[in-house]
Amino acid sequence: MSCGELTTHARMINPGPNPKDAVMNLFADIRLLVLESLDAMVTKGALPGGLAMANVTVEPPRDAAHGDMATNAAMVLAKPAGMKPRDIAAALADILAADPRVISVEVAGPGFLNLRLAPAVWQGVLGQVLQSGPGYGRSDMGAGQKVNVEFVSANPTGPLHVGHTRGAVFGDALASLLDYSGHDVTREYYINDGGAQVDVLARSVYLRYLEALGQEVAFPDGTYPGDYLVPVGAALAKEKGDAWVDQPEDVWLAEVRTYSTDAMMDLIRADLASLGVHMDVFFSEKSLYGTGRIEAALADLENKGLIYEGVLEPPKGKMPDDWEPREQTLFKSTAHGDDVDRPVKKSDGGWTYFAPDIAYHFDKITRGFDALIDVLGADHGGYVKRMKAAVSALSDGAVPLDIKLTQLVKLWKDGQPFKMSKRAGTFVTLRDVIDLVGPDVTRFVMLTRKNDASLDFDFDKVLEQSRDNPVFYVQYAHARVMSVLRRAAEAGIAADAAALKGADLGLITHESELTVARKLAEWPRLVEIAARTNEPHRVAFYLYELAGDFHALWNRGNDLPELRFLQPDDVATSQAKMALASAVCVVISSGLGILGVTPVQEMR
RNA sequence: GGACCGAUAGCUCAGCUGGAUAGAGUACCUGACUACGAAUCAGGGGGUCGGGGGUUCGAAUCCUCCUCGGUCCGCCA
Repeated sequence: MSCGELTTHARMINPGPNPKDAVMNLFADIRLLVLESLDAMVTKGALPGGLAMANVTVEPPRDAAHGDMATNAAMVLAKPAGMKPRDIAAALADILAADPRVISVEVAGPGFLNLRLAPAVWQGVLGQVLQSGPGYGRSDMGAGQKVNVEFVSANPTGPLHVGHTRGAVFGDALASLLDYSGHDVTREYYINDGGAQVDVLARSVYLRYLEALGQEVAFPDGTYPGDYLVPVGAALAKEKGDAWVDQPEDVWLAEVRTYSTDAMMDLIRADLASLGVHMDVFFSEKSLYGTGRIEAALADLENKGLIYEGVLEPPKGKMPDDWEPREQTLFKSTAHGDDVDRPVKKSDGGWTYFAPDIAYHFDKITRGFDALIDVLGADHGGYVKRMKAAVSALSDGAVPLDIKLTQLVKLWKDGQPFKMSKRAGTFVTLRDVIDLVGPDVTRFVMLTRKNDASLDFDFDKVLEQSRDNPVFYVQYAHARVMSVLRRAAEAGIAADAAALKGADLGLITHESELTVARKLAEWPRLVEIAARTNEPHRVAFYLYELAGDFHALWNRGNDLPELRFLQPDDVATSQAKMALASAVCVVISSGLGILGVTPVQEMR
């Protein structure tokens, strides 16, 4: 029986988070204890009533030597209570010390309270992990809030490249994280099939069509010369024969455009699938035109007095060559935090790109989402304020929009930078990356960096098997657990889910073992922080730390045989230790699940 | 000219939305193999958190002004 089987089994019994028994966050429990103790002080008159407790935190101290948990309660309350922090701390310490979970309380520094918890608490954490399986760390924090995560949304003009890959991985992991923390998540892709770039695509495909019929063609500037359009042109030639040869654009453009964008979306869907990304909704920009939906969204803004005819100030400094003052239809985005108002109509009367985007977000709002998240490339940075302004205006401030920008990915191979250029048709594609290193490595590596910092992706380094490579290091820890469980089976020691749930966890007492349990106790809290900040990279870093604690314990078994997971002639102790290993395995599996990475059974 | 994002150990990066003596990895020294393998672990040295000012019990974190990189800037999406 493996951890993988264990979790699969548990998932069958318990298909989702169950808020009733989903407490499981030890830090939240202890914070509750602190708050209750403060109440008791108020009752006794040792503290004035009516104090705001929102800033009282219980956290793991930065330095483990300070204890297991630290609270800032005394310092936060000192000023409003008109008391000295250390006095509050001392009184609070007395009350906390009476709790059976607490074995020592110390006042430290300016008024921190450092708590040490009984081994039984940490043993209890292990029991919770095994009981809850993949449910351990899931929370109802999101309270079923409907969240829309829009990501990738690449123009349907070619295969996805590396920049899109980062957005795809980030968006997908963020969506999983939000799901894991109790949100009702929709993954969505906005297809930009309504603008001029799909006409360019259609003309490019038309050239490939002529080429397939034997003509010599050249690709002028402003067309897409990439090879990926060759089969599209060929398919078109097969279907239509020479019907469109020497015909003007108005004969074939619309049909080729539809045909081509469909073909590109098939390509993009396949690219995403190779990364393990699956969208719930593909939303077509084109569906907004000629249907009154753009007009409806702008009418909503107009009713709020936010649409007017006016002339924008010329940009200061760098002046466009052909600048001339021009009266335009403008959205008063400055009323919602933007720097300048934004045009929604071009001088020829057509919509600017911003108009359908407003309508699209209006549509999301009317679909009833409680929160919106857009994942965009760094080149859309200038777009954030106006979109937030639009959503704020359309929803009367009721629906928050968070825009996460993913910064550039710099590719390295053999010590040389890889360049990409979409125009030249020589960009490095998502498929190139997957073929070289596989989806698991791609995903994990792209999540080991904050989204708003640029990322170096070194093809050689990400495949390296060393501690320097977090993908390997975390997978290795998982594989080691698998190995122990396999060996237990060979030795005839029961290590199935039922046996481990019944193990006597009181046998887990060594400091190295408890360190691992402490790290496991942090998981639910970590998930909440990561979900609150929309930062899935925190999960990747946590897993790396957990793996580190586990490897440390493992290797101490070299010096101290009593720390080895399998104890000959002592089934009970072996099972307790394997319960610990399995708990590590469960959390690694859950964490990797959020990142979209498959845990390995053994290293090759 | 303006907007947004970065800047933390020689190098690559974390840092819990304001907490204690700022942490990992790598590299460099010193040690350790009966399990998934030394592909790992234990220990050591290594810092003006880009710079200046401010806010307060307390700042890498918040506000402000600079410096250097990146992205972008009305009829392209």
